[in-house]
Amino acid sequence: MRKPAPQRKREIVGAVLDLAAKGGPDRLTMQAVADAVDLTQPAIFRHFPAKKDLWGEVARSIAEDMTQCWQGVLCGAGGPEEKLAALVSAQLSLLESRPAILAIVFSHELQFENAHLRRIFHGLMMQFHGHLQGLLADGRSCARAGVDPVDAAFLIVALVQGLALRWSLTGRTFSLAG
Amino acid sequence: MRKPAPQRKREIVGAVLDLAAKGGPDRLTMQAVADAVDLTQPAIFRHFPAKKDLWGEVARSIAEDMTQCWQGVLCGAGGPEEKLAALVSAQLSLLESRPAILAIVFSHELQFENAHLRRIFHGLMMQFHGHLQGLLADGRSCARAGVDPVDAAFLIVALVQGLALRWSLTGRTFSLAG
DNA sequence: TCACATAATTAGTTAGCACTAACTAATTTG
DNA sequence: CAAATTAGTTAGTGCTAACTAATTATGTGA
Repeated sequence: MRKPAPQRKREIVGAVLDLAAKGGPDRLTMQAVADAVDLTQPAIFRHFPAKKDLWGEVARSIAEDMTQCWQGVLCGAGGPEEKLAALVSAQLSLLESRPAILAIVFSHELQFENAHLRRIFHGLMMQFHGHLQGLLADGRSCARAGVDPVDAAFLIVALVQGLALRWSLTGRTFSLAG
Repeated sequence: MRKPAPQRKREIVGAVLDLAAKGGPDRLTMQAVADAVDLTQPAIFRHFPAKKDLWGEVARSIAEDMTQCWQGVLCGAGGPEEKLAALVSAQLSLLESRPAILAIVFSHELQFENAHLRRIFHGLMMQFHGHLQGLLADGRSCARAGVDPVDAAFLIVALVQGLALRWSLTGRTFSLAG
């Protein structure tokens, strides 16, 4: 069935997110993507001139979701301490609801192949760290304990990521956000 | 040059550890391994009937290194608190000195393809957790703070892994153990 | 020194991958 | 309704991967 290009592009990106979560981003073939959206393989190349462009669009879409998720918390009500807890919790929920994100972070594509992808995700991590740091600096507990907000933020990031890694390694058998 | 099989096998496993750290485990080809040990590609198949067998041997070798590293700390002198710090520090040093380990943990091969590999590494993680938990239970600080040693151990594992992930994502630009 | 075991080679096969060229069918627009 | 645009197809290229069959070289023990 023939569809307008922008809609098709969204469908394809969605299929990639789905497939990346299921079978991993590295063995993801253009054929598999095509099958998922019921097209022939060369049709994908009409919408994305090369595979890396497809990855680029996927990364863009994830970055959008993430920053939106964070903004939702930061713009909400509550003091720094509550926001901090809410931010961490929101991040875990997001990672749990979009398994493709972690699969991509751990992927060969990101870790060794696609520098652009790596830059985007590293940037997202630093943004998350920045939000944490800001909230920690606003709050009182940090100053009271004499802890550097930068260090504390890195600690929290490491905790979140370590937890996420464990979740991934155990085959997502427990609830991340719970 | 013709060499006895056991020695060749060790050489090949060593080459895989080296190449996996450099270029990632997933794009690792039998040809690259063969080049690294100065053999033709089919010669590798004399020593390992299939690629997965090669991965199996690599995992075995890593597991051996790790448990030996832990035993060194646990059998040494010092109270539970000192041993705990030493264990974490030793683990970080090991991960830093053998970058292949993390590369394999994050690999598609492990995460999606090779269940045997995943089981071995998950088992190692649980062993590490067990050691931490034991030391925490022996020590006094935990009981004093009313924290469950199991939970505390999971926290430490997550921290170590999160730190390692960050180290990996940033291209190993800072010192893990430092 | 000669036969045997085995480490290694040469020369393939098969399969799957990203990507392209040429063409066709559907949709929009003047 | 005709012309232009655009979404899609069929067929194919070139490459690279794991793995195999047949053969050759090399070290060793009787």
